[in-house]
Amino acid sequence: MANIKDIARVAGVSVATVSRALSTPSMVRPTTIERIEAAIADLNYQPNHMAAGLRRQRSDNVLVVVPSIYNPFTSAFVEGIENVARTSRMRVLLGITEGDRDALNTYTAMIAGKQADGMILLESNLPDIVVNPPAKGTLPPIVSACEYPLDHALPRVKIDNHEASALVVSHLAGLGHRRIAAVTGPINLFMSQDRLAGYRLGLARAGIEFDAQLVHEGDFTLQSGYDAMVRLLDAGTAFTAVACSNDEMALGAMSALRARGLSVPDDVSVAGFDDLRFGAYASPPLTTVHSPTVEIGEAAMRLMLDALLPADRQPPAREVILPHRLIVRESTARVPARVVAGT
Amino acid sequence: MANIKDIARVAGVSVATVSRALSTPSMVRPTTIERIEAAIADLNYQPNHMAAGLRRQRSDNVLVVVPSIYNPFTSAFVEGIENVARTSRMRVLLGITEGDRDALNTYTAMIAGKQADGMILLESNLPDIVVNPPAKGTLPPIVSACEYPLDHALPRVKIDNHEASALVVSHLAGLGHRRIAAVTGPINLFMSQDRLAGYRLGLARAGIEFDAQLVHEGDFTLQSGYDAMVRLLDAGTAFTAVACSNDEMALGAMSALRARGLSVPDDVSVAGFDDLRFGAYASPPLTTVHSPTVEIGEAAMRLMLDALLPADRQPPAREVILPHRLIVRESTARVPARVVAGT
DNA sequence: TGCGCCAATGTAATCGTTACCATACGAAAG
DNA sequence: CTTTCGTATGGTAACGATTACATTGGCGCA
Repeated sequence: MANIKDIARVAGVSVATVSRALSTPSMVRPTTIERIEAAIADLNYQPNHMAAGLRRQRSDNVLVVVPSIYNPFTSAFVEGIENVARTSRMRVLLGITEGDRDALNTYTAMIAGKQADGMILLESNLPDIVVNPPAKGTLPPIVSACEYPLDHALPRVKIDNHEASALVVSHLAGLGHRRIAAVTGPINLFMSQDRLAGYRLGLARAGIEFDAQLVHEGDFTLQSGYDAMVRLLDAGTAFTAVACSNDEMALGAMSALRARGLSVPDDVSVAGFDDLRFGAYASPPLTTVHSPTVEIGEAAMRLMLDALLPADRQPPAREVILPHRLIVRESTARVPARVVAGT
Repeated sequence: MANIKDIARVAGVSVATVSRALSTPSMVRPTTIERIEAAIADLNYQPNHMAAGLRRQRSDNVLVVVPSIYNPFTSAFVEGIENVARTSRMRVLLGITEGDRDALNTYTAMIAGKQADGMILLESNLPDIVVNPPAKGTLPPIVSACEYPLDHALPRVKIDNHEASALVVSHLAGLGHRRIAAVTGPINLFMSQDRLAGYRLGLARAGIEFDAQLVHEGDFTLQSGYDAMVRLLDAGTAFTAVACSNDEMALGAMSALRARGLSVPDDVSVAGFDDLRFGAYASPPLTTVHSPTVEIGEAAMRLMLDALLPADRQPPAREVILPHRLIVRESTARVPARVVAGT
């Protein structure tokens, strides 16, 4: 493989000029650039990215850390990140933790090791270095795309989960429902807690008393939504609607209702959260809150680009909150005259 | 950030010994290793990956190129790749093409530029360098996880789309269906052609004549499945079953049938392909062919690791074919006594 | 003519490893 | 007692770019 020296020799200039022709062409005379470009084409030259990176102390990689990519929510998020990375000569390095804290810390170390310039987190945990920042030394560039109870100073992007959940409950209450169940995410996650709190807020606004018996925990998977609904039905407590903390669980819940011979929305109204494509084509199409997942990824990557700017013209760390909106489809309807479910 | 020289100084050894302690500890006396490790912990040392990479001419990155990650099939595939990459000190660099040929060639150039050691393709196109290999010079390590009509020599992994499609049709024919429609993927893709050929093979085996009017083209999205079904119904040709080339389109087709007031499977049987999680929780649960997507990714990454081995003990390029299996759920049933659809 | 300045280019240090080769030393073999 | 060998370690030249600093030549202006 040809290197910059070869190009310099063939073009009859110094390596410095070749480098400048490539990175700051305005400093090089046009005719010289032509000669250099001819040589590059001739020798099929491709700059060695690791050599450049070593010298510039930049890898141009951003590490994206997610629990798993195999799910529509995170993959939409990653797609958004890649969308803007691509237009900024940055590359996405994928890190999957499977929820493992150690893995997260290993990934964080990659920044110190110059494998990545920064890290975007879609994780429920924070790396140790953020939780217990070392006295001396500065934190690596990290953007958080999830919510944390901790009062950390990371730039972050999110939606207003609290209000969004309340909105769903208000919608159901507006349809006359009073017995509204909830299927939450893993309750150790702050995001789950936030959505649950939003559910309670929605109930309070509608003057409905909270009933802990109507709240069941899932883990954001289809199966867990199915299981939660089965538990809900078996518990025998009456309910006419259920607000699920994501679409996957809502789809799972609908599947369980169908298996029990109950109709959505005639017997039970079901609402989700996230607005996955699959929800729109479900039977019946799922009422949900649209979460701009791709845009969240895009915003996160933009925050990362900001954080990577030279310190002197770096904007202050920001929190970006993207708008959500309720999408009413056919899985929610007026409360049935006769309560069938869970009696 | 401390470097290897600092460690050497603090531990009272040479940089060479530090390097050896890290990469080939068997060559270093245990007591020396201890001193070095103490220094590493002391100074919070993290080897600079770009410097090492520059020297070793290895980035330890594998570039995974997909049209889009925002879909369950590719994200499962990528998850599989990451699974084995993680256990081999390799990292996944994500490349999204959005179907753009130029983008694909740009990604290929990253290998020459040492940003990645090799490339795994889940693409319908091949990069120019594979289609027209340069006379001199060797091809970069590329693994293909799709099928190409070209007789290229890339190591590849796939399933037997031909037989798998035939299997679906045989299943439908076994239920008494004779008027079996097909919704295909973009027909310019070889994989789509292969699945269509399998459909024809299945018909032939059942002694059913092929009817071009029953074949409609989609693009693997939910919406395209919906649209294809609408076209099928509007065309007025009678049919009692439809074999879709992937689950997304099958789910879209079911949605369209439902919108027209038709029942699955009472009026029309619907079968998919891929076995997405969502299919199992659809209403009704979708009959499909299980494609071991995560495993395809894992196998692809293993082939990549082989291809990255030093030339002397490198196994010959292989083709891996993973097993598929039919999963019968409730979206397919015996042919109805009276044909309702498309009349 | 002489001075200063700017544009274009060259020289060489530097980034942090790895790996080749050399060396030192003790043990085993002759 | 010398030679040979093996183990542990040290010295240092790459790897291939970027960039601070130096150099050159030409031009405008007093």
